[in-house]
Amino acid sequence: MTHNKVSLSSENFLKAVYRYESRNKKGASISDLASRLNISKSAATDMAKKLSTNKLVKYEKYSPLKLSTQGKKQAMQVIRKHRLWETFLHEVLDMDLFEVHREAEALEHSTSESLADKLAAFLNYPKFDPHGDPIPDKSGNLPKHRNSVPLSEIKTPSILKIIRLDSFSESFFNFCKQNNIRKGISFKLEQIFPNEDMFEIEISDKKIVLNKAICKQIIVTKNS
Amino acid sequence: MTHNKVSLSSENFLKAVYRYESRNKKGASISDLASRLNISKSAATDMAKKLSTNKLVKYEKYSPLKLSTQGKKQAMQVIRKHRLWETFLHEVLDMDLFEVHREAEALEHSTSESLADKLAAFLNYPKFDPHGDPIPDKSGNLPKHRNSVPLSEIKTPSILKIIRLDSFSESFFNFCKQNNIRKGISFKLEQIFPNEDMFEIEISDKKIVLNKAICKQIIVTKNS
DNA sequence: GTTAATTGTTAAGTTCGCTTAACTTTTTAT
DNA sequence: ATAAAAAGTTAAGCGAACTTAACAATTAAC
Repeated sequence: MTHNKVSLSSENFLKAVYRYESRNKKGASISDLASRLNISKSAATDMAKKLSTNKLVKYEKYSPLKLSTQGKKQAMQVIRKHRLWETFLHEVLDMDLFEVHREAEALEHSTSESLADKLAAFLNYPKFDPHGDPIPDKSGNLPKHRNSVPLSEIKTPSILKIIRLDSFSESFFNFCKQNNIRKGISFKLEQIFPNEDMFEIEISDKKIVLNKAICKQIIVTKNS
Repeated sequence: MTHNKVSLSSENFLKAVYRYESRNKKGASISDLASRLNISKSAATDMAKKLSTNKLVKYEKYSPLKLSTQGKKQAMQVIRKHRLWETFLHEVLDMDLFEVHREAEALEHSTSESLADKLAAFLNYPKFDPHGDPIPDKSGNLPKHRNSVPLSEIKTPSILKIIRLDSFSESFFNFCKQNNIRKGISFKLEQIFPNEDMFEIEISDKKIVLNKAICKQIIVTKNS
């Protein structure tokens, strides 16, 4: 069992590499990582070298980083802990959506595998966190992906269901709360104004015209 | 609001100072702190100086350390988080008593005040953790102390109630589990063998003879 | 009340995770 | 194709939290 204990900085680095690698199969660039983690590019290079000697990432000078098998395992475990905590904080402690991310960001690094398992059991093995992101299981596998897209991508009026609110902005969540825009609820997309980049919806018997910035953060699915 | 964020090492140091100071009004010696925290005496001296310039402890060369008002406040908050997590882990996640300490030791440093408050509310504002230790409230005040002593201190046969199991030994907790020795249960102290330092009890209709080492770890109260 | 043991301090050095500055390689724009 | 911009690397250095080693102050033992 090669479970070398990995530091907080390393865990965050691995998570970030995972994030970029899963969006861009080439891998994660040093600049992306540095700006995401709020560290200098040289610090990112150093960390890449260090994790490379620990066999957690594959690093070659001047080319994008990728996770090794071990590195991916570690990243998935941290993501699992993060999303389990978010679920707990929101569903059990009733914490606001915009707060749970920050809290989970801290807790994820102080959570043993055994605690994560017990938490998962208590929450009844949730498959998605309150933002709608998939929660890896004990062995790091993600649940089947839901067919979800940002509202901004929808081209024709239809009935849609909110899968997830993808934002870290407190004011966005406040706006959603006030208008009953929340995970799980269904609504009708009435009209699209392609030139103005606006979307008219009817939700809880209220019509709202949303701008595109807002719509990008509302992730929906078509089949009720 | 002087809530300067304090590092993990500093938090643990403050907790340790509190521990010694509350047992020994003189304060905490450098050696005690060093051995409790598993660091060298020089590291303890350095930390004492650092926290002294931060006004969290009162430090003078060659004399025992004491907490400042601010330092005590900080220590109580960490202890509060620790004991809330222990309560949660044991009562909600059903984690074994010998495990909860280690897990709480990590979580306590990754817990905001706001999360601690929500956790306390969810647990219905518990006054004592699963070991029986008092949980400070939001403002750092401890609940009224129960009139509890180690079983080893009892001098005459009587009916006693277990308040707390004070140990970090897994085998001790296993022994207790096997014999139904647990927090909240009442039992009869049948006989004391002062020369042999042994105590005979009847618990759940079974007679058990305990040695002093075990009895020191079983904290009881006289009034039912 | 010496002296030996314990306790505490200081100094010098290490590792980790960063920084800034100077430089090199790669990419992009024209 | 080349020059400018962007991205990446290297080197030197810093603060936090440690270490070991040498030494000084306090306490305890006889």
